[in-house]
Formats: sequence, structure tokens, C-alpha cells
Amino acid sequence: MTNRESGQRTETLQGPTPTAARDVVADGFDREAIVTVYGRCTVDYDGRASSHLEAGDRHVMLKPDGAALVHTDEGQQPVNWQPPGCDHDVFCEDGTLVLESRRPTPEERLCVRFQEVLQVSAFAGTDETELALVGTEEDLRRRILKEPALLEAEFTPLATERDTPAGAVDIYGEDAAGRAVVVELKRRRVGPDAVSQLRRYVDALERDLHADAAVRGILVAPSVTDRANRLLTEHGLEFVSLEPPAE
Amino acid sequence: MTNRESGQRTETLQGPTPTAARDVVADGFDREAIVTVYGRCTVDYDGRASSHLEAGDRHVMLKPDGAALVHTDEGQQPVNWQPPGCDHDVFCEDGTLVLESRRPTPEERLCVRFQEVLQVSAFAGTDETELALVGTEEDLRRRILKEPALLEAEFTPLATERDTPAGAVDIYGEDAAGRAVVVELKRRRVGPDAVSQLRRYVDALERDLHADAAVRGILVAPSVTDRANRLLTEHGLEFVSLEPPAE
DNA sequence: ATATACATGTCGAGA
DNA sequence: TCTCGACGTGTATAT
Repeated sequence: MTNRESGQRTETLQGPTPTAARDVVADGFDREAIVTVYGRCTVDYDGRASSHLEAGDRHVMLKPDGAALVHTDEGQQPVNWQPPGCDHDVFCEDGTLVLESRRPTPEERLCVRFQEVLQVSAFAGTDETELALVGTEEDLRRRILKEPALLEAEFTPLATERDTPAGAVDIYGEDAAGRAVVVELKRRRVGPDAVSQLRRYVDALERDLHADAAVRGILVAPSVTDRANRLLTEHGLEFVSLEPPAE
Repeated sequence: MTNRESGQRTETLQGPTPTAARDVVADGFDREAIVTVYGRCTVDYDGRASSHLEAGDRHVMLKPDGAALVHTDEGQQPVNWQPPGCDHDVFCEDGTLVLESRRPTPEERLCVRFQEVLQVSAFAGTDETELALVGTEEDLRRRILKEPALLEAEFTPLATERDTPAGAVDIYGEDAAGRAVVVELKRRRVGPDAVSQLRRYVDALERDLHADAAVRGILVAPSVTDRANRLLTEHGLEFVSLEPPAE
């Protein structure tokens, strides 16, 4: 089965020869298409780490922005990949199709060698729209700024992303007594890492203000783990249960 | 162009009717194949957060383990997805193809509605092999255990994954003077988070041993950021530059 | 199922 | 370019 319509949005060959497959892939690169190849292949990666994969049937996707993905029939994550910004290359070697994707800084190389190509496709299309996502940490922040009493009565937000030597604080403000308050937001249940983060900010701000009065630190999240809760107590930090808005 | 060979490893239709596309998808599910659909669609997600995507051309992959991936022509990450363990469903509604993927705990739902299906494929294959990966934190640990002097002269490893109230320490040991040493490993350049992590372990171990002598904390990584370095100094922690083995 | 930390994490913002 | 922290993080392991 063959199908070559270069002007069309999709182009697909089944069971192609290596050279025919190469031509579809190369044409797909030229047309800024998403190129996919399914077949039996080995995969080698070398860069931040190194990996090797023996022959098996996999689905390879090459995007026009330079991203590469090698998927098996399991897992949400690709078994091998390359980030956007890579240069894709296709050629035939010893009568087999080879896909290669490289990038500099860091030097990384992904190489897929096909013993057998079952199908090759090129998908050209348009997608102008952007994802509308609700329920992020940003949404949680807006919720609190709109209604500070959700945190505690008479809390007054003074700044977001306030800079400290340890990094930017999510919300900085003061309580009814005029004490400085550092608020760290998390959209979901948190563990010890989030407590450490809050602690760094509180420490840094206490030094920064070189005030005698302690800075209050409040962790805002739907819930905390046991160990995180112990850490909070240990360091005199507080917790307020609050979720991002549902819609 | 049509191709229906149910016994074969691949099955593909181009420009199918919604019902024909549905049949290929359903048959792919039955055969434990990787199913892909390319076409113009809207995508809705609701679960830990919520998202909506207006119509555009996208590549959807449904895996037999329940994973779902929606890819645009940009980015390494899918614009929407569903983790393994979901139940995939396919049907026609108002003359259009609909793909739905759900899971309980947490309740999450992904729905892709196609205005137009340009291609649908089912890929059945085998992949027995496992990825051989080198250059992980585990490799770095083995390197140090094999040659403890890389850390410092006369360092003696006593345990890996030693438990403390704050969590498991990567390597626990003692130095030439017999002082307790906590080693935290990172396979790449680290920021403040890794220092906080090491600090938690050192604190916890000092309490656990309720010894008067301070516990040494050593961060092992290729390098550290400025801020992380300041935090190390601030808390009396140490740094040793070491990388995972290259091969 | 929950908790904890790793990951070739990826991604985006800010300096 | 580098740093830093969020992410519907995913993934594995141990409890």
C-alpha cells in the first residue's frame, strides 16, 4: 500500500523500502510535518547519560521543532527522546533506515536504526490554539489575593514574587499584628521538600530584614504528609489548608 | 486509501468515515495495539486540574496499558495526556469520532472530539528488551562505594539508604577521625533544594544519634550553583565534585 | 494506596 | 546562557 500526495496534509507508506521511507521522512522535514516511523529498531542515546536498546517494535515521532520521541507500547514517557531544538537527520546505511537527532550544549545524540520499517507517515497541519488550564498554583495565588481572609483574618498581602537572597517568595505580607509573613503556595499535597523551601525563605528574610521579630512562614496547600507536618512544627512554621479553585 | 489486514501488525485508514475510524480504533484496543489518530480535534481534560483546547490538528496515541498522549507539532511533552491504567473508550457522536480515557483515584477524564480524521492506525508489535541506561545517581553511588577515596582519604562507607527520621541517606559512613558522615549524591549540577535535603538528613541524624559531636554532611555532584554554595557554607556543609561514570 | 526521592525530567521566566 | 522553581510532573521503591 502506498500513498504519495505531497500537497496533502498526510503522506503514508506501509512496508516501504528503506529508500522510499527515507524520502517520505526527508520530505516531511521539508514540509515542517510531524514525521512518524513504526518498525523494528535499535536505539542508542549518548549525552547527559547513555543508553542502548536492543531490537524491538517502536513508534518514533520527529517534530519540526526538533523534538524526537521513541515510544514502546508501555508507559506515558518515551523510552528515549530528544528535546526541541535538535537537528534531525535521515539516511540509509547498509540498506537500513537510520534516524539521527543531535544537539549541541549539551552535546547529545539519539540514533534509531530500523531493521524493518512497517509504516512511515508525515502529518502536516495547523494548530493555532493555546491550552487553557485551570487549577494551577497561579490560580491559588489569585484566589488568596482576592480574598486574603482565606489565609487568616486581617492578613494583608504586600507583594508577590518578593525577592530574597534565597529566591522569590510566592506571597509576602503582614498579619494583624504587623508581623512579616512569608507564604509558600502548593497546588497539591506536599512533602518535606516544600517545608524546606519555605524555611529557606523565612531564614533569608529574617536576615534580610535583620529584624529581631521573627518572620512567620505559612505553607498553603490542600494537605501535608506526616513528615512534612513534623518538619513544620520543628521549625515553627504554619500550615493552612486551601486548594486551587475548581474551575 | 484503505488498508484492513486485521491479522497484520499494522492497520491504517486515511480519510476514513467516523464509523470506519471507530472500528479500527476498537479493533486496535482488542489487539493490544498502539492506536494513533491524526486529525482536527478539540481536547478537554478534567481531574487534578482542568483544561480545554480549541480545534487544531493533533496526533493522539492510545497505548494498550491505558496511557494516552495528545501531541501538537511542538514540544517534547504532550499538550494533554492520561497516565497508564486508564480505560480507553471510542464511539461516534453526532457523526464525529470521540476518544475518551478515564481513571479513578484520582478521578480524571480526557476527551478528544474529532471534527475530521485524516488518518487512523493500529500498530501491533513486540518489544521484549529493556533499556540499558548509564550515568545515573545509582552509578555514581557504585563508583564511590568501589573507591571511597574519591570522596576523601580514609572515608569508610557503612551503609546505603540508611534510614533517618527525615528519610533515607544515600551513603552513610565515617571519616578518618571516626566522625559520622552523611553523603548526598546528585548526578548533575545542583541548586538549593539538594542542600536543604542534605541539611535535613544531617539535622535528623544528629538528633537520632543525640551525640555531641557534629555530623558531617557532604554533597557530591558535578558542581553547585552560587546560591547553593552559599547555603552549604551557611550550614557548615561540604561539597565534593564528582560525576557519574561516563560509560 | 501513600510517601519519598530520582529523572537524560521538561518548561517557562527572569537575570 | 544559566538559575530557579512549577508541573495535571512521571516513575520506581518501600511501607
